[in-house]
Amino acid sequence: MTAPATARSEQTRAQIVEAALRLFRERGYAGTTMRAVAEEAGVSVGNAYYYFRSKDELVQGFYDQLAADHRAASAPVLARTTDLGERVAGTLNAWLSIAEHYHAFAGRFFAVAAQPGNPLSPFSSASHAARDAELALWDDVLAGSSTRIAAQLRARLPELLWLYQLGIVLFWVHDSSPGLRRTRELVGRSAPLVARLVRLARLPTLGPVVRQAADLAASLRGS
Amino acid sequence: MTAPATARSEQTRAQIVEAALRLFRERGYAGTTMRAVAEEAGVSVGNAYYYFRSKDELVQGFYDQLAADHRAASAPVLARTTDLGERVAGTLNAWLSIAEHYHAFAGRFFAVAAQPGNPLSPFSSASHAARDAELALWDDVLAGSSTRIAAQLRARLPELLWLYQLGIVLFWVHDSSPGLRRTRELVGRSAPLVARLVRLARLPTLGPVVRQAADLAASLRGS
DNA sequence: GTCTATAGTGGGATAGAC
DNA sequence: GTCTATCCCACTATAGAC
Repeated sequence: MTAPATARSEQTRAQIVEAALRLFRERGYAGTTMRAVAEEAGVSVGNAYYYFRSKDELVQGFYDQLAADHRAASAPVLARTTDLGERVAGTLNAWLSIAEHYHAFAGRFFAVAAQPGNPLSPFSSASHAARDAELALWDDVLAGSSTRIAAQLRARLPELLWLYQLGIVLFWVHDSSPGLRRTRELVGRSAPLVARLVRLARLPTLGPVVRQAADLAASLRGS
Repeated sequence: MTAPATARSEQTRAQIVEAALRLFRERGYAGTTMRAVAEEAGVSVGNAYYYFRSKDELVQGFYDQLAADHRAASAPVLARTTDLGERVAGTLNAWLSIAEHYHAFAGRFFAVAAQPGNPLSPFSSASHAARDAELALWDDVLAGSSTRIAAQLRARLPELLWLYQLGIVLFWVHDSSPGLRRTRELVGRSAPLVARLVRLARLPTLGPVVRQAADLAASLRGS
C-alpha cells in the first residue's frame, strides 16, 4: 500500500477513486483516460500518479469498497436464518446486488486482477486484507448455521466457500443475460447443493473422500 | 476469424504468429512491442494489424496450437491405461508439459482470455473450435476408461472435466513453485479424487445429489 | 509530505496512399 | 495486402510552490 495517513491525503485519494469509478461507469475502463480522471477529481495528472502507480491500480479502490460493502449487505440475511443453504445463497446474492452497478467494466477489472504478480490479484499479499475479510464473512456464514459440519472439513470450509464465490464471480463476469438472471439462477441452484454436500460429508461412507478432499484443500494453501 | 484463405496471406499470418511467440518467450508479453513483432516477422506494423486487430489477439495463435498439441501429447497415456484416475492425470500432465514453455507469459495471456466479450475467451464463440477439441478429448478420456459411470452424469462429464481443467490451468498460472511442483502435486492429488467421485456417483444414496448436480451443469450451458 | 505544471518518451492502434 | 505517417494516451521526469 502507498497509504499515507493524513486526513488531507485520504480525502484526495478518495476523490480520485470516486472520480475514476464514476467515469468507468459512464465511459467504460478503456474510454476513461488518466487525464479525464485527474480533471474530474480536480487534481493534476502527476498527483493522480502520486497516489496510484498505474491506471490498473485505480480499481483497487473499487476492490476495497466492494469487500467492505459485502459484509454490510450480508448482515440482514445472516441475522434472519440459520439454514445453511439460505445463508450461502443470501451472502452471494448480497454480493451480486452491490456489484451490479459495475458489471459492465468488471470484466476488464477482473482480467487485470487475475494476472499473477499483479497486486490486485485476489491471491496476492496486497489483497490479503480484502481476502481475510471475505474469509471471515464465510466463517460467520458457517458459524451461525444450524448444520453440523464434519470436523475435518470445518477449518477448510471458509476457504473452499471463498473459492466457490470466486467461481460464481467468474460466471457473473461472463453473464450477459438480462438482469443477470443466469447468475441468480446459478446461485439459487448451487447454494442448496453446497449445503447438501456439507451435510453429506458426515456420512461414514464418505469419510475417505472427505479426508482426501480436505488434504487437497490444505495443499492449496500458500499459493 | 479474420481469415483470408490465400496461401500468401496464410504464410504472412503464420510468420507474424511465429515471430510473436518467439518474442513473447524471450522478452515476455509486455516487453514485446508490436513494432518488434512486425520487424521480426519482416512486415510493417500496419500489416500486422491487418491480420490481428490487437496485440491481445496475437495470442490466438498460441491458443490454437496448444489445443492441437494437447491431444497429440495425451495420446500415449490414453493408449496405455484404462484406469480413469491415471487417464485424467495423464491428460492434465500432458497439457502441463506442452504449456510449460509459455508459463512466464501465460498469466498475461489468460488474463486477457478471461475478459468477457474478448474473442479469446474460452467461452466465446470464436474459441468454439478449440473448446470442442478439448471436450472431445475429455470424452475420449472417459470412453476408454474401465470405470462405469452413472448414466445421468455421462453426458455432462466431459464439460465438467473441462471446467476442472480450467481450474487447474488457473492454479498453474499462479504457480511460481520451482518446476511447477505445486501444480503437479495438485493434479496428482485431485485426479484420483475426481475418479473416485465419478465412481461414487453410482451409489443409490447419492442419486438426488447427482441429479441436482447434473441439472446444475446443464443450466450452465449457453453462457 | 502534497501538489501543480509542463514537457517528453514509448508504444498500441489507425488512416489513407499505393 | 501492404506500407508510411500519424494520433492518442499511459506513464515518466523535472522543477518548483506550499
